[in-house]
Amino acid sequence: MSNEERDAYIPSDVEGKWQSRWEELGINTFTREEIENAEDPFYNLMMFPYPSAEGLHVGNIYAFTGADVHGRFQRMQGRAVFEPIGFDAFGIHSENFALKRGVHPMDLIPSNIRNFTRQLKRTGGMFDWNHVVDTTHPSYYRWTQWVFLQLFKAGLAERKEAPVNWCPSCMTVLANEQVVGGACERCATPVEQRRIAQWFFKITQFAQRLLDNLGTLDWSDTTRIAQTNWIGRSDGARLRFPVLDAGGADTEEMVEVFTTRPDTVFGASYMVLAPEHPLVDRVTNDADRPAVLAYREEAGRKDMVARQKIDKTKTGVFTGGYCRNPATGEPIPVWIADYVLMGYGTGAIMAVPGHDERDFEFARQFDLPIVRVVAGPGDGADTPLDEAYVGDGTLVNSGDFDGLAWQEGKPRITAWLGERGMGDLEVNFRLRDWCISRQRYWGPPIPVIYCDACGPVGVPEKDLPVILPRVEDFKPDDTGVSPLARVESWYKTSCPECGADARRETDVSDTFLDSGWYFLRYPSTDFDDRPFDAQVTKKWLPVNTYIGGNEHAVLHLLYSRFLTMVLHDLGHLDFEEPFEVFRAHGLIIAEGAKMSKSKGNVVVPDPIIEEFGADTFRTYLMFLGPFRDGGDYRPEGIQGPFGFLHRLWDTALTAVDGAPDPDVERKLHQTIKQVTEQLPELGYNTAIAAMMEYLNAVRAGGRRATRAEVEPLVAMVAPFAPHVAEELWERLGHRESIFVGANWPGYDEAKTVSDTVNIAVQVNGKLRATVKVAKSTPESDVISASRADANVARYLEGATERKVIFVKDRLVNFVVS
RNA sequence: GCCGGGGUGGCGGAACGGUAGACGCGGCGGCCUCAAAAGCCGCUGUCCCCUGGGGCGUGCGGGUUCGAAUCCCGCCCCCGGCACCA
Repeated sequence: MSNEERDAYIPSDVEGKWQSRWEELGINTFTREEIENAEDPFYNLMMFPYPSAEGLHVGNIYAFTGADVHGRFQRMQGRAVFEPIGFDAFGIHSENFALKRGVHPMDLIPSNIRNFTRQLKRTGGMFDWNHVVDTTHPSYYRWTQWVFLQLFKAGLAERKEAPVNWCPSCMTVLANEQVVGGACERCATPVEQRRIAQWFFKITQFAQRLLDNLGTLDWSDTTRIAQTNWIGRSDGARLRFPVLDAGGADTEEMVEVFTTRPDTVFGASYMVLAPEHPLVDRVTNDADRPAVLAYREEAGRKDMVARQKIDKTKTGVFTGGYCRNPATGEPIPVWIADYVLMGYGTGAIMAVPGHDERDFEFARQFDLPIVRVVAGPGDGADTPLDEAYVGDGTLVNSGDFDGLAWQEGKPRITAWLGERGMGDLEVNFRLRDWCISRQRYWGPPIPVIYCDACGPVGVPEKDLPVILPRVEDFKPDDTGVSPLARVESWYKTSCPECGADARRETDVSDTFLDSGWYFLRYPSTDFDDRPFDAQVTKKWLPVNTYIGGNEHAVLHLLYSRFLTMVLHDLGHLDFEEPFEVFRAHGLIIAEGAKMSKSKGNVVVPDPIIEEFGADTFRTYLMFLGPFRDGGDYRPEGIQGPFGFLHRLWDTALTAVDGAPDPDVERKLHQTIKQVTEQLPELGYNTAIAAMMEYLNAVRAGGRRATRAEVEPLVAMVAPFAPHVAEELWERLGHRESIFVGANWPGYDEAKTVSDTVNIAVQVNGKLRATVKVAKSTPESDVISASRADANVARYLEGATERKVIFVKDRLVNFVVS
């Protein structure tokens, strides 16, 4: 074998060598002692994957690499970086796959996890394989059940019969979030409504805190805004409208409405109740009852797709009943219509067609009176409305309140009604309680036992985990109960309190509960007698940096925050926000669309790693666009980073001793500065570009690099291309791994500055020349040097100079006419 | 409809209000090699005279400024999310 052959860069050799070396050295992994005693701990978290049968895809690797670069960068600055990985393996996705393929999930998941593990190791992430979490393992879901019990004991888990979204194809209840446009997000079947007794977590009690804390978090703005919108605070009032009897006299009964525009109450010309509203029966006139009942039944039958169609014409029926408008004193008719939702506010509205688009449309449809109570600029009190007016203006036709800006009228009118007990300011949230019940098989059984005498009783913590039994027939049916309800031997038990015959809860919990606390478990996987150790948790949490996709901006992140807040309040944690810093990365796009099986544009990573190596692949992924924005995956693009690593290899191995070239050295310090500043901001693409530019400068004119020039570059490349950096680091004479100790290069600010600068010379803002002068050359000298340029002189000749703009070390602009 | 994020060469993308197009892909021409891989050198927004220049150029239309991809106003288009939330 010749020298040349031996020195060729063969990625697979280098990567195989260092992956085994890292494993031998245990440099990625912590022992329990290291976890307990680490100095300068840094918890670097990324969103754990669902281990699909298809294996790791490019999107996963993109996300993990971006987070891994961050972790390796922190580590090279001397911090003890804990970078765990795990598998979010429960849930409908794997269950449906298992059903389709006829494999039991208990067999499927372990083999998927093995495959993922193999792939993850191949990509060169510095995962702590000593602290892996698998949500389907009893040693994990034991504690998921424990979390449930904490909420249960605290009264924050509640069983109630509630209308739920039912997917007739998946035969399961769906969370609101799993309903997309009224259809099941998995199978696109229109969702129906069913009433089933479910377990809910009372997240709505925390709505305001979840909202308030957002202001204290260092999170991507997009994510914070998404959560704010999801929580959906709206400030308004609860107003009461007395129900009138057949003779038109007030009864004791009130229809309560929530409105954000109490100032428009004088314009409320009718009311609408949701079809399911409990007062519908009371209000309905006998003559109108058949029509009302028919409408209500039809609304109940309609699937969510049909009901949510916004562009459909509004439907509704008159109940024959009336309420009294508490502001005007006038009777107004009460209708029912399915554009009013039982799930928001009070399930009833006062309709102000003059100033609400939906009410306007409805009023037009059914010929109901439209009253103007807000006058915009140029409007009179009775200027007719041909559409709802929702802009600014002053109140009209509103009694004593005429002339007020509507914003002022809002508290004033509410207070006025409040004097008579007819109104109070109220805040409403869009956030719903979290339904965690799933009538499925593949999840952790909810640890509750039903006893005829004692009611629902939590499984005693000492009896956890409630093991999910292996059941061969786990296919859901349309009974609406979990397949576990068919396993009598499993669900028959005795009451932990009175010992009587009892029955287990047969529903399992939502996957979001598994992922809602996994970050608490990672550092404590060494402890099997507690969910998370107090000391270890104190040391490592909250998480320093969490990097993940914005598709989880709302649900996963909100549920994690909620559970952390609850565990804090219950005394289990001393912090209430789990993630100090959250950064959302973008999406990898291929052929103009998000990668998906249905589009057929999924890129399988293994062959690419096979051909180019993980280092090149990682560097390419980080280079193809700003990490926060994602980018286009184009197979040809990988040549750039591939060539870069090859050139780096050649340059490092042919480096000579000697003093660095001054120009190169300046460029080096500039590059270190730039890269060091950009990595914390996840500016990976520009950091890589800067390193490429530096390497080009080092090699310019075919010169050989000195060690001092190339060694810092090897270190800077290490977070992106860890294997090749290790190899070169070793070949440059280092005994220890580049990831042991603080090997991130420093820079000297003074050495980043050049002693000459190029000044742009403009005439009337157009570039006419550049002149090279010493740094900090005084204004007058720069200007005379600029005039001396022939091209500039050409433009100045015969023109009248109005003024000269001078920007030190940057530009001169002659303003002439 | 509402909320985010965008529109810059053939392509991915760079640009504290100050030399638009860094870096890379692709393309063209050349070198090295038995050959391939890897590597190296030069050119590469566009149009016009071509020594050196000049015109035009960052979705469209206005504005502010000595100077605008960047700031302001009004539009158009694309992507993602939410969607009858009162």
